[in-house]
Amino acid sequence: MQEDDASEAGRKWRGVSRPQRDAARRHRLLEAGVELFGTQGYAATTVQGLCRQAGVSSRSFYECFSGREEVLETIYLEATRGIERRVMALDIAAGDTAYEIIRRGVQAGVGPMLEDERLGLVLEIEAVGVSPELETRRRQMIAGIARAMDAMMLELIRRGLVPESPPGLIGLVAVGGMTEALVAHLNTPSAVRMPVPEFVDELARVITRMAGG
Amino acid sequence: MQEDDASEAGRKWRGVSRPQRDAARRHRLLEAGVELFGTQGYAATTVQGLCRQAGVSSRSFYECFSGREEVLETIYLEATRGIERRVMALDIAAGDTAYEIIRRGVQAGVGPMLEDERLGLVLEIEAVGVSPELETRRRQMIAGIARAMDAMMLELIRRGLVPESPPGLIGLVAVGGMTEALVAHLNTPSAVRMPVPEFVDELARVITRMAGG
DNA sequence: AATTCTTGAAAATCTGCATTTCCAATGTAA
DNA sequence: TTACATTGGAAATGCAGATTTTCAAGAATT
Repeated sequence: MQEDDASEAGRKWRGVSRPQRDAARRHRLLEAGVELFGTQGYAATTVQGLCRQAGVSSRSFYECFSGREEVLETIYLEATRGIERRVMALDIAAGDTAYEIIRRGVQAGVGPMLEDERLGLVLEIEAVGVSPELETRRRQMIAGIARAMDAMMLELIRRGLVPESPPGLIGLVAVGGMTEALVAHLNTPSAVRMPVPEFVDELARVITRMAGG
Repeated sequence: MQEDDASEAGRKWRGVSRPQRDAARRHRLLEAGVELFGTQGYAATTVQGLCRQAGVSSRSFYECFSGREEVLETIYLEATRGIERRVMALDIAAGDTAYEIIRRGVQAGVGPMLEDERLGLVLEIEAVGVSPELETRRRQMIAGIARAMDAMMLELIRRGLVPESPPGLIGLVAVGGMTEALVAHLNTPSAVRMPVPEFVDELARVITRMAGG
């Protein structure tokens, strides 16, 4: 019983404080999650596998997460929030064409998953249908992105870059279409894959057409 | 040892022959799969649950299927093959507009899942990321439907119903977009859901626009 | 009626993994 | 150096569900 006084959590261990060590372990576990979920799949990944991959003991694991599922949820949430932020942060410079604007949006949306395909598979395949909770969040996230898309479309209309048209399902169809194309791309042997910039071009082209541009 | 002679499998039981009884059990198990996978989700469904729902003993279960996964695979395969058949069978009557043709295609593609939403959830959510095998089949199926879509687009171009355009990702984006919209639709409380025919109209409209019509 | 199928239900086993405990190694404070 | 904190790894435990086996009752054949 000597933890109540001074130093609190300030004592260092191998140079780093307790919260720093915790954060590092947590980070390694999340990275392990991306690696294993993204290669073996969620179903085939065990807690022990995550621990081995991350170099963390199962005891420490349960100090960070309540279980496998929470690791996946955390990965999903952090990654998609980052993507959402990037999409929201797009500044639609005046003077651009509809295609240019949409292409930047597409790049922001699928870019991170093209750069790290493990992440793409985790977010678009492994995270599907895992639990009602995650499913709810996924649905909210998709709806949010679809709304952002619709907003972008309205902005394009306002600027006269595309003709007026009833709102409807465009945002949703665009999001679903992008992810389907993305997954197909990731599942294509890299030898015969379309180059990434070209892929994004093509995707932007289809969506622009859908918007009426 | 008296099974080698006459009657073979011809002996009746409660009026039906062995193969008929087997088929009936199999059918009940598949129906139970649609019900439970579609309501509780695949992850939450056990073999015993399927047996109880179907009124089949676990012994008989293992005479029909190797396990839970095979039930899901079978449901997926049979349902999607049916849909694929319907899509392929569409006769593109001359004189129709691009929109009318596409609407029939959309109806064929998503109709069955709108009629039975459990089926929609099973095919589009629960079947995702379950196993590498099923994932492969899913991918093939999606690619097949995308190709059929692309073929339809080419046909529309040939008839001058839509302007010429490079092939590319349209089929894939259309398939992904439809399924995303479908899932969003199914997850909308039925009280505030758009009426089905209107939903299909809208979907067909978006896809027609994507095709350049 | 006697005998032999067939079957659903229940019970017994088996298995894999989650979760907890234990332990030895290593680092830190005094 | 001694006492203590922290941690990874191995071992112990517990459990939920899969798979197999057993059982009793109904149904068909003779």
